[in-house]
Amino acid sequence: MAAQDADIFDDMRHRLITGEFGYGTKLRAEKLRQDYNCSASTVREVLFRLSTVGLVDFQEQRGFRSPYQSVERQHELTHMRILLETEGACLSIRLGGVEWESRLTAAHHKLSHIETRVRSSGDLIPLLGLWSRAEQEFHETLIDACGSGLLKRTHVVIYEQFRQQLVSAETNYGYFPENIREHQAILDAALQRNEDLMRVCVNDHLARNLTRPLPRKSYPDAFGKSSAI
Amino acid sequence: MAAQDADIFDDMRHRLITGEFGYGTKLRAEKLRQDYNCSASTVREVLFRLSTVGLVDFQEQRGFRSPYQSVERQHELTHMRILLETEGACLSIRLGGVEWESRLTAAHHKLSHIETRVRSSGDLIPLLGLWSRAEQEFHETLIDACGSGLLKRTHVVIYEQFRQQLVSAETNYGYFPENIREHQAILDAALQRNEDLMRVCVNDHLARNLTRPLPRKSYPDAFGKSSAI
DNA sequence: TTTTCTTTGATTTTCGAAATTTTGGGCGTA
DNA sequence: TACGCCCAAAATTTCGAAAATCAAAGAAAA
Repeated sequence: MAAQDADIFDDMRHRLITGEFGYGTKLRAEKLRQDYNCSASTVREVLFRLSTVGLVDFQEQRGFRSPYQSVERQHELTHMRILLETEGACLSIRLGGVEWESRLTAAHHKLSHIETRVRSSGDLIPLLGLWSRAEQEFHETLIDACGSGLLKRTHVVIYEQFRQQLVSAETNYGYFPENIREHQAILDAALQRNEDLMRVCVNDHLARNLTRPLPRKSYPDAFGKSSAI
Repeated sequence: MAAQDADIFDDMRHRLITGEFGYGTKLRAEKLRQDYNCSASTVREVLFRLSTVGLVDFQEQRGFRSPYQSVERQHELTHMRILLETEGACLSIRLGGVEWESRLTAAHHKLSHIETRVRSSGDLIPLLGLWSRAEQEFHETLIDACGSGLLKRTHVVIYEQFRQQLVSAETNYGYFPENIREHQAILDAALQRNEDLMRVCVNDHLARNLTRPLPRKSYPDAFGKSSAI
């Protein structure tokens, strides 16, 4: 029975990302110990490792919780995704070769196929898991040739927290036609190797998750102070 | 005897950041257990938490190590710092008020004071710890008004790993005059609320840690393919 | 000599219980 | 009723040892 710890870790991560636990729910060690038939320390260890990647909140002497959901958090995660994905995608354009292009095209094809099925059936729910993974694959491939493992790891961490925050499939489904168009636009920008266009596309695609706009750029006025805000 | 765990965590973090353990050194649980007079599980837990913030590498079944040093790693950390600090600083310019300006000025003053002392004594070593902390304080204040806790937390994580990688105080000292000038330039850009200038200043300040330039922007040529590389 | 297998010692992982700390309720007092 | 205090239950943290796994050295085979 190898790597029991790793199995529990993966399973817990899946349960957390799919939102099985409510937001802010306390993760009781005893309960999980029974779920996995292991000791309390093992559970504790796994939860620590999950807090490593932001999927679990840890507070000294008061245990572990599934993170709270808030507009702030969603906002910050989106902002970070925009920052990392635009940078990663532009670097990929600079550094990636035909091999990267082909992998991105493949990922888009798979995603596109699922999106078409969803649109024709009119129901996202049964394909939600499939679609979710395909979208993640597409976005990860987008930045895959950026040349920085650190950037990619950081992005995964943010992406999974982002995914965890999305509750209702319905909300998401409302934007499905836009989604399809935007993914296509991103692919096109990549194949055209147009960085400025890429920035715009990624921004447009992600900014939909913002309930209020990101702060606009300010320009110094006569006094050298900000004129915005 | 409250919060023993937290104390061990802080102490270990300090030891790691100051480079007490060599790069890639195995962190033996037994040794640390004796250092802190605690049990193996406590050590294990602390090491897990330190791997949370990238100060320790963890590999299943083969324990914990102080991270290896490599040009790649230094490069990636620098790149990430540039990305996060330029974004954070520009957002602070947009969102921060006079209160932020004054805190940044204060942090700069403290740092500047130490730097002057270093330059007049001609020896960085005795003030290294002090200077190190003052520089961190300055850089953290720079992005402090950015409005995103996530961005700030991510920055700390990157910054500490970056600090851990810097070995020789000598190498650093070679650039001391530049450092002083650059910190001043960053402060000026902040007070002028000039975002474009800020980007340039932060870039110049950090890019010195790169042994080779970051990939330059590519422009689509007639075939829509990259012309750089 | 080189390769592969096996044994042994060291390290990591897991366990269940004891010690510590927090949480929540009940009680008395203002 | 509101407030503070104390106690009991529940949860978290720490412990030391047992179980599982890995790594190095030596023996056997090619």
